[in-house]
Amino acid sequence: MTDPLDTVFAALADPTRRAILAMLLEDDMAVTDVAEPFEMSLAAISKHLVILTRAGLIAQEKRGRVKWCKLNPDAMRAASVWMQGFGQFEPVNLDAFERFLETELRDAPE
Amino acid sequence: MTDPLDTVFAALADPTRRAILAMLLEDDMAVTDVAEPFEMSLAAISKHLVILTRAGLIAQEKRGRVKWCKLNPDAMRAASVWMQGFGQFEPVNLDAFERFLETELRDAPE
DNA sequence: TCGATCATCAACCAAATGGTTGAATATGCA
DNA sequence: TGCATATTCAACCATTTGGTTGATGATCGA
Repeated sequence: MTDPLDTVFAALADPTRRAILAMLLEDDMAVTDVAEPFEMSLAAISKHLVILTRAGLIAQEKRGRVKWCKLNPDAMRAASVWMQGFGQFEPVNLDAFERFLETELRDAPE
Repeated sequence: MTDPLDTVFAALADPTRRAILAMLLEDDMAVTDVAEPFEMSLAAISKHLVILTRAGLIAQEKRGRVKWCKLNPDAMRAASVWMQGFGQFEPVNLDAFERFLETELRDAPE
């Protein structure tokens, strides 16, 4: 019922959550390790991870005691495309353009 | 002190505000006209416009009684660039994409 | 089996958000 | 001048958000 863009943009609106995403860009991480650099409780980080998961921006997989967090940048695509409607922000990157076409044609073949 | 990305993403997280931006893509509009299609008070829309203004996504200019709202898509640039760090789906040109598809479909119709 | 570790849950709190209504402020027009 | 229109302001309200703490449930390792 609520637009997925709502949850994605809302998830991205918090600096802690954006920092978490940036960390996960480097590598998959356990919840405790995600929390380590922040000056807030583990429970607070756990909540942030729930929000990121619901937005589809990360995936969490439990292996043993440890829950691993993995980035899922594809969830940004819809938001990114929506923004594209308002203008072209970057100099056209032909490599990226070709990758765009590849994924576009793969994901939504008619 | 607070990251501009916070305010931009937060502004974009609300469907009413995204709809307003989409409307302004067509043309500049007066506040009353912006409010017209929505089922909420003018005051509520006025607040949304303040939020969009503070985020830098629109500019408002008063001429006589009427305050005109004008899209400022450049404010999306930072957010757009931030997202680009997570994948190459960003720096593409949708117009170019459409032209590409056009010629592609014209030259090789299946 | 026991203690330590990983992570979430539950209850709570302050502040922010998104809406309302009614009054106030400017401006345009007859 | 006086009324109508355009917009905001002010006060209020319910809900959401982002944080806390303490308890709880799994799971690992000795």
